[in-house]
Amino acid sequence: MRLSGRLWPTLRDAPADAEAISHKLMVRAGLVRQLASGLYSFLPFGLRSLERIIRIIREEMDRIGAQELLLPVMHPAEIWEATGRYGLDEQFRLQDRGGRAMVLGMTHEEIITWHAARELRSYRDLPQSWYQFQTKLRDEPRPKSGILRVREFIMKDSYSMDRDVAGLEASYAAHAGAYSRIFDRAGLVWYMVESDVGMMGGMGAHEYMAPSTAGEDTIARSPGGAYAANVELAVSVAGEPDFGDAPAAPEPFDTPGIGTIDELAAFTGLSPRMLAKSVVVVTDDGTPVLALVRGEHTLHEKKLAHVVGRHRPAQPDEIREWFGASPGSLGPVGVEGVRIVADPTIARGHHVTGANRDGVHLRGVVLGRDFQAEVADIREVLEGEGCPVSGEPLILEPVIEIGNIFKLGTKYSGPLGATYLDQEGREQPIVMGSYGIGPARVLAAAIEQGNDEAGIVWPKALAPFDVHMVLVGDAGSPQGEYAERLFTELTGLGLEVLLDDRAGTKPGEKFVEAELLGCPVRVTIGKRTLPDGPLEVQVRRGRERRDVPLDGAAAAIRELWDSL
RNA sequence: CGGGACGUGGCGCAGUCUGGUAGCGCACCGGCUUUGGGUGCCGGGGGUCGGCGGUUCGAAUCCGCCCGUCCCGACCA
Repeated sequence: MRLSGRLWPTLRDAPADAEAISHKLMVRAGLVRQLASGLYSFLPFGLRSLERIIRIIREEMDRIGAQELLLPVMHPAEIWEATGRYGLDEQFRLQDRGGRAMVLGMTHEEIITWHAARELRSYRDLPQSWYQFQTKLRDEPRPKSGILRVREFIMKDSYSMDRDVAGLEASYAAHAGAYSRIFDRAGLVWYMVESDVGMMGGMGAHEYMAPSTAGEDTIARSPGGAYAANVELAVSVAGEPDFGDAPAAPEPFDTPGIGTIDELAAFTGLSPRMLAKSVVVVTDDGTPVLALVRGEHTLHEKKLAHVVGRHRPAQPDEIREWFGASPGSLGPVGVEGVRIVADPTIARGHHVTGANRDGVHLRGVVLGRDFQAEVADIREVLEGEGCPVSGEPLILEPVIEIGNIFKLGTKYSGPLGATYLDQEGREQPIVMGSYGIGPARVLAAAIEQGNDEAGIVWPKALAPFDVHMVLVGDAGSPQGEYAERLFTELTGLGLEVLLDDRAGTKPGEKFVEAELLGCPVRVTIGKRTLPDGPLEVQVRRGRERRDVPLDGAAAAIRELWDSL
């Protein structure tokens, strides 16, 4: 492509409200523009990169035998009512002129299953995998970080339909293989981690995560790769303090004015590991719950929700009514009418807890002897705690979720009546899986992972162009004519080339903008180039010069590009 | 939804406290200059100061309401 006359608006300064590096660079490099909160337009060069990742995804989906189709963005509400997902907070809802309730699709499990229910009848029709690239709309409570969390975005979503769980496992594994090839080809650093099934429901799930400080999720992983999981469900081996012998019964002692774990640790001279933290919440049905974790730990709301369901923090007056004391002096001993959930770390040894009398704590409290509790993992993993598989110290790392895979089972096929007849003529529900990738998030993650002070450093596979030619000189000059020839030759060798042939743009500006855009290879043609060469070539990563002789220049550039 | 901040030409900002009719850099247009790292000089065009209402002789500036955008938290298929 010749640049003159094309839309490529670059910015010297990033918009003031851009925070994430990828956000700043995507706007500055003329890839995207914001229309409104969480709504971004892709400009031509941004679209080129988006199409490149989409192409990679499509190739790998086709390779595992998935079939591409395209489903509507707007759906009748009844289908969502059938699965109980109508009315979710993030769902855009509207009415057509006849007053019929419609929704804008947040995802397409319902619609795929609706079609599967009509088209798939026999075990001979299974398995199947269908996928699409389609816009999703979600009324996010808080769009952020440029393109990373938006209200409208394209997703590659695919769905597998199998006869049974064994078939689902095979489809799931096929997708996992495709995803690993996709993210490798995209040039990302990425992890596959165990993830929460969330509201998708089902039998198991993994997420694909690209490490980045701009990420909204955190994973725990062991350095050797033995284990990796979203902290929402990550487990760890917590260190054990030297408890010493527990007293025969809990011993009360005065702790005037002590309200926090830190204060209690300082006051008693004990490690926070010897202390139990009491957190009170109320479930949606009004049941008070006392959650116990060790002093150094933080309660993980999502993990607790798996045990007690949806809940909210208790109010101070509620706490006083149930415990007879204020936060800071609460504990599990002698409490009635309160559901008690303790982290496994509390089940070992003995701990200091509140005595449910202001200003008094108990030492030597033993679970099972002094109080009863449900034991469940409800704490956040701490960096450095032991990997549950290898025992190595766990690493906590912020990540961008770039894809996910879910074993849905019959969660959708059941309510929507997607069944088939097996070999014995019995009706069976189709066993499904669903698999997503956010192409734009892949781009943002690539930029988060590949940038320097000059701008974007694209992975080869995702750059808008393979080669960025900077012409210093007029179109009709010898340099201009040579640039045209080289452009044609490089294109003929299968490279996608941008020729900056703009008149009236200063060389310095062209160089700066080329580095901002970040294509893997830059070639400069100017007075120094002709007639003897060499041809100045810069590799964007590291901004390293790799000049090549004029003779055979195109082939040499192609070779250089291949070697990157 | 809770907390915080911001809104002045395309982008980045000053001016607001202390009211007097809008300014700077970049970008854009014209001329000259320059021609390998956002060139230099000269001359231009472009802004109902987010909106509505109020106070005032007079409002970007003070007051009220609303809208928008971002950040932290909550939430997040």
